[in-house]
Amino acid sequence: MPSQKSIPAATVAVSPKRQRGRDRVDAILRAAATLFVEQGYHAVTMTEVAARSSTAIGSLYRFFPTKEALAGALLDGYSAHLTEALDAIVTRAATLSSGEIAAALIGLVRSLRHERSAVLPLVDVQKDSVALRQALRDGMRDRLATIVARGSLARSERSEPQSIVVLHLLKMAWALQHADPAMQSSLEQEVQALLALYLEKAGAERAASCRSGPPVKQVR
Amino acid sequence: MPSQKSIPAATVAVSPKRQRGRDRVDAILRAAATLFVEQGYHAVTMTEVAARSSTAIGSLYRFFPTKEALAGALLDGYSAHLTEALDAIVTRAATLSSGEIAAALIGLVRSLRHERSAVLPLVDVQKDSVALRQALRDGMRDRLATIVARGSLARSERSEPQSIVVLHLLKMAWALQHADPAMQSSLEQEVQALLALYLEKAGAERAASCRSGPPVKQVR
Amino acid sequence: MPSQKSIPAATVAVSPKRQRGRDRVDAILRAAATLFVEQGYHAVTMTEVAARSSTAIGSLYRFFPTKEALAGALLDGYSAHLTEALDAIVTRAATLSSGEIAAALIGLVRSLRHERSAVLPLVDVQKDSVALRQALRDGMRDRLATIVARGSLARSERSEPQSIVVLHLLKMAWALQHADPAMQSSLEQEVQALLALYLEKAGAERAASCRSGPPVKQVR
Amino acid sequence: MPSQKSIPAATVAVSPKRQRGRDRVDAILRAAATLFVEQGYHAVTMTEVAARSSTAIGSLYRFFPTKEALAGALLDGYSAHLTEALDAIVTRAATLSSGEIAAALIGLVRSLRHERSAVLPLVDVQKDSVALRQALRDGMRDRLATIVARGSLARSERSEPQSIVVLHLLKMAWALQHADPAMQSSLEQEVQALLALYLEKAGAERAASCRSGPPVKQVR
DNA sequence: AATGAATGAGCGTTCATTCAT
DNA sequence: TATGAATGAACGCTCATTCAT
Repeated sequence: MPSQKSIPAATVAVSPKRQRGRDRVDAILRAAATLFVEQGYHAVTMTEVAARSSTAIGSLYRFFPTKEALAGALLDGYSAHLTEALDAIVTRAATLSSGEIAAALIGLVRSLRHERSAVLPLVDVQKDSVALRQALRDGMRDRLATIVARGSLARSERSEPQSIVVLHLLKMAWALQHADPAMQSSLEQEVQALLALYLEKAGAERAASCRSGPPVKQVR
Repeated sequence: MPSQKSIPAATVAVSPKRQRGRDRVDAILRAAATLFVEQGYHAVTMTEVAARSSTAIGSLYRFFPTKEALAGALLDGYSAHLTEALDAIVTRAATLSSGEIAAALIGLVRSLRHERSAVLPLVDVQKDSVALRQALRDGMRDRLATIVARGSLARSERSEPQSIVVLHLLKMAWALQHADPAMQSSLEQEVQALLALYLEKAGAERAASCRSGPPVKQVR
Repeated sequence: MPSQKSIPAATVAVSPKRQRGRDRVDAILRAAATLFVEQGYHAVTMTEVAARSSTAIGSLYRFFPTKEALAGALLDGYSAHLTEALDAIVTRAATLSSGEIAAALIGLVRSLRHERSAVLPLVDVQKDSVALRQALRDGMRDRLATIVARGSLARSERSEPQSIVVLHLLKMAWALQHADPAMQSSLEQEVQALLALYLEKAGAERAASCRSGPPVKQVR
Repeated sequence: MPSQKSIPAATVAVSPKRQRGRDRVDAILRAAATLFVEQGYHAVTMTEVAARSSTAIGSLYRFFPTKEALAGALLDGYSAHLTEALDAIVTRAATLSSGEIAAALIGLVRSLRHERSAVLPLVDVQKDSVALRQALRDGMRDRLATIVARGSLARSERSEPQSIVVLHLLKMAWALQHADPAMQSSLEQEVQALLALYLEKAGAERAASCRSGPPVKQVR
């Protein structure tokens, strides 16, 4: 499993120790997510977030010292979800066929689609958005590389380009949310098939190159 | 696809009548593009744009009566470039091989890459961003359909899904700007090859279906 | 006749909940009234009002979400004063002689003279100034009609024109503030005498018409 | 005839010597009057006035160096009309009955009603609005005093209060434009009758006091 | 700790006025 | 002289953030 390096987009001013505080933070994050989706980051005011989550503005600022921090927390949440889901696939990668992996990845795309489109624009408002974006991408690519390698941490020289291709195929799948709803699911299936095909091919290449290289756990 | 800014908002928006004015407008647009890329639409102030282009704020507002209009003008420029470049390919489509078309399209992607990433986010701040996005997409898809059909305006029932696939392949190529610069050009070539392959297949299908009337599902 | 400011415009307009807030609102209204008299509505800036009342501009906008709302609050205050004073006369109307009523009305004119001249021009800047002006006029005319009828709510068909005449006599009295101060009080007395005379005559007509049913044109 | 002291509210920057210039100035004043009535002084922009009168903004400023000067010119025009009309009555005053004078004055009110309501608010935007208002009032009162005195320039000690009363009666007549249109003309007649009555009484008083004073031309 | 009144820098925009052509 | 492009001070208003209660 890849290094669990966290990507803190923001620090919560006070981590609530009691249950009440945790509920409050959740309510705030839910309200913020809804509002950001509905109106966009800049159109939403902190006062609005406070009102929607039935929180006093002062309390809101106790938990999230700036508006940017609030956006950052949302990003952290998304990043955690994505990482967790990806890691779940990573741990099972050795036991899955290419088709099953493709299905799992496309399923993940589908399940995080809404959260992603809601939260990803918030990257742009972060202090060091470029680095954050990089970190997000790297985190995904690392895990995808392991998945492509069927759970082996050993990287061949083909790992990186392969994981990039997979990443782009997933992006394509993500982009399908903008497609004509009538065609969406069939297009999704087509992408999934393409992904399965690619993983199969990558697996075959890997098997060939490993016969004379380092030993690799090879599940079929 | 709108090519001229529509209705003046509050103050009359004039189009420059003398050379001086035209230079000024150019300077403003250049400054705005730079700043929008650097900081994002909302973080940029009109005062900043005016200063960067050595324009009095009042003069800025003479040409662009709102901040949104300024963004709109940038979008119009991009839209015009894209349309023009695409049309150039359209007119030559009948005489080009699949590989040449793929090369032309990928070249277009490369040439408009920076402008696109600078300008496309501005869609979201436009009054009717949804319709505008739609219009932009439709404009591209229409032209891609003609290109896929090798310049023939006649559309088969396969035209639409095919043009969508091509569109997504181009989006993939566009997305490569975020890739590791070291690999970028090789990745680009790979996408180009994929595109060529797809166009070839689409062309073959088209030829077959034209010979025997209704299109036949023709796999492999 | 509106007595509470209606709908908050953009920012929420709060009514002050603590004593401090109430003091602040008073200070703002006093400052605004002074400035509006001195310079006229349009020449006064919100920043000026804030400075004169030692209020931060943001706090000013907390209580009065637009400049128009500030003017409206002043108008509401005047309207409330006027209504209250008029109603006080209405309740005593049955027990007063024509001369006493005239004295009361002229006294009212004198006491509200300054407030009126300060505040009445603000009608013109209100959203629906026509309707507001109408409402103000109607409110006065209604009460004057009752006063003319000596407290009886029953209106004869002469009530309306009579109350209009009384209204205009009061306007005349109001206009005396522009007269040479040396003559002002004697002119005031003359108007008061005229008013008393008119009320007496109206009362007589009324008495006559009530005795014999339908009103009779009764010229002496 | 009273002293012809002019009340210059504004100075025209350049008095146009040629016919063309005079036409231009007229067009500007007409446009300004229309716009000021339609939207109020502050809502009208100089650019708008220029456009409506088909004048270049630069030329507009050649004739009227400030916006205030433009308003002042309109006021001067009204003041001239009023003075002229009043003087016409003054010259005929000796030959008219009280009823005829009343009719003439009420007619004047009616004829200048619209111009007056359009132009009078512009007093408030003048640099020294208080003095201007005073001057306007004095000009009228002077002439009314002469009219009340039936054309004699000799003033009795009653002239001033009498002319003030007449002035206020005219103001009342002016105010009738806001009255219910259905009643307007009958109310107007009533005011006219009242005015005639008052003039008659004033004439009688005057005649009595003059029997032992300076000789006065006494008509009717 | 919790509250929400208070703060003020800074925004997009306007328009009377100037001045180069 | 006539034109209209250029100017910039100043406006009404917002809202992230602070701090007294």
